[in-house]
Amino acid sequence: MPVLPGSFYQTEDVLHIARTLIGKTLCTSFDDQNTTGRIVETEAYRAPEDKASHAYGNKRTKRTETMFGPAGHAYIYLCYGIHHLFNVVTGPVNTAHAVLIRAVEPLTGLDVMAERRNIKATSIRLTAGPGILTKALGLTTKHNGYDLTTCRKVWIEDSGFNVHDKDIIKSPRVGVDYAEECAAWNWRFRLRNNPWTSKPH
DNA sequence: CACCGGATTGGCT
DNA sequence: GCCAATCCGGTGT
Repeated sequence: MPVLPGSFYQTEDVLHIARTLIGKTLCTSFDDQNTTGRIVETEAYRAPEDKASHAYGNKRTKRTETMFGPAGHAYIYLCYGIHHLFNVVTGPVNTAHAVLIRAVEPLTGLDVMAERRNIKATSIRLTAGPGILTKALGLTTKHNGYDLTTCRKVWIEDSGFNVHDKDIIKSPRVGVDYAEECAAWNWRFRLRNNPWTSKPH
């Protein structure tokens, strides 16, 4: 299955990219342990005008610098001191757009995921949330900045899984109440009737 | 250098 | 439904 190329991530329209990533396959390969999952939930973050973005107002800090870099690289940060959250950088260099991957449907390597999560491989909670999918796939902040278009450890594939527009649910993003008027924007995308999307449903 | 709080999760009431 | 966990980035002294 073809790896998504840089051109996929380079457009200015981060909302379209977040929508189009639904149905693609997120893959990791660490120490010969391979895991893949179908992306079923995303959120778009679009600096400078988006108050929910870490880069709101084009604020450049050590943490946000990755988002100002090339499209197709991973932006991974630690949330609540516990959870590693995985994003894909999009748009031109110096444009801090990103898509947060909020949930995947596990496809292969479920035994590896279960071991990393310390739960049963049959659990519906294996990868249904932004903090737990990274744990299942072995992603941490040490992979921040990885180039998803060339590196052999983390990448996204087009598996040919087609998603019709009527099967995309748009809603406000989760956990961004602090973002004032931006909190109401329908920048969360979910695959309808898929049990692996995160709460709240 | 001290303080504040978060793009979450899971356990307990 | 409520809340602790846990740490570091960001901010201001």
